[in-house]
Amino acid sequence: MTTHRPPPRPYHHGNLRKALLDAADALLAEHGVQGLTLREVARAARVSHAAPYHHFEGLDDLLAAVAARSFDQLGTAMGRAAQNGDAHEALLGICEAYVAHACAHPAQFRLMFGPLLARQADFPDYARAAQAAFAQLLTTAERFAPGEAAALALSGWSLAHGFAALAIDGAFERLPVPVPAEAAFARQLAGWLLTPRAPSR
Amino acid sequence: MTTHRPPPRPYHHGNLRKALLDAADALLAEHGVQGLTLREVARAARVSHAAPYHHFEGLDDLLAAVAARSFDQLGTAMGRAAQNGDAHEALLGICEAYVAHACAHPAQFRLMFGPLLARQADFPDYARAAQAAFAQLLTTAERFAPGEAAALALSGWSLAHGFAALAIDGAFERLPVPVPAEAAFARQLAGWLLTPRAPSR
DNA sequence: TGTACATCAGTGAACGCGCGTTCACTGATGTAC
DNA sequence: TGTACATCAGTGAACGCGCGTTCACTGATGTAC
Repeated sequence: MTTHRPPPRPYHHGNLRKALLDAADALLAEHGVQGLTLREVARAARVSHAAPYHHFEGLDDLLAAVAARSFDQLGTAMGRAAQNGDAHEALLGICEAYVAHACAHPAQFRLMFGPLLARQADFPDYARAAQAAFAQLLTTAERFAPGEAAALALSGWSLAHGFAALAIDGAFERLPVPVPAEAAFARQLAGWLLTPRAPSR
Repeated sequence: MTTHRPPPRPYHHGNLRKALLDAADALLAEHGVQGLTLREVARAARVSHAAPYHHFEGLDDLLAAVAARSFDQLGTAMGRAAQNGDAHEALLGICEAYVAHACAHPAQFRLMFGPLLARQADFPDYARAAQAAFAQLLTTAERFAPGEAAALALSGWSLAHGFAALAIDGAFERLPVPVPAEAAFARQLAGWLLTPRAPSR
């Protein structure tokens, strides 16, 4: 008798919080950061637009939670890369993973590095996840060049970040020079940073 | 008698197009990209919100015009830097100018490298200005390392762009390592790219 | 030099839209006795 | 095992808002004669 409930109206959904985050991720991939509104997310999760307020304080809180999850994923990918080979190889791998992640999830990348960055104090989980990702890079840089790890980590981060941002935003599309496939090229650039050619002056 | 017109209602404003662009620039600096709406711009130019339609096709057209002007300014600054010293010094100067410009005009920078980049075909002036800026870098890279100018230009651009983007978005604010002043550090990073230390492995 | 008239560049009212958020509500669930 | 009741997690109507865009209009300007 209790079988065959026709449309299971999702009263007490089970885990609406996670469902909302998943829906937001999907929307992000499909419509970009601009298309990510609270009402759209609720709609995608097949729930009334007021329901998310039982799980998030508001739109910003939800966005921060999505971004935190994305940072966790990025940190995980970087951590995986950090364990391959020696410190040199690990650094190359981290840069490659960074760029690969950005290219695979461009909208998430834009959200992670959007206006939320300046409001880390308001969103502790997000701030923690962001810092954990950078820590992967810093730790590996310390293995490679203990004395100047900070500068190395910053330059590697800048290089990977800049390349990723330019690539996903389309800056390379009308260039008079060819730009190779993203991740492989990022590895080449990073290698350049670590074991460079002699200056030709 | 014709002196002392009390409030000069700006019928036939003179150069409303430029006034609108200037107003948009000011708004951008004050309220960021998000705050840049057609109505706000018209308001800041003390003109009805429908007036801009006599000078721009719509919001996107105005935004593209603002971004084009910003790219012109960036290109000019890069061009100035390209003329100082030999090719090595010129490259350092370009990177420094790039980062300095971004830090001085963060909102403009975000607009220039925002969603418009993917729509260059729709906004020829904007596309032209963007490509001219990159050309400064490419030309100078050719002076420095004729055989690999493209790769050098791309890596320098990535480095400067990534550093600038991370800096203005606040990514460095809660870092466990100190980050030096922007432009000087950008120069240091770029120098690293050109005449690097020996690998420590 | 005056005058009729076309054109230009403004105005302001109105349109529909989707948004974030609030609110009183209600159905489902879990717990105390 | 049943029942009363508190709590939780949904609903849907409503709020005000500012937006981009369109429209008929009108005041100012320039030009032909």
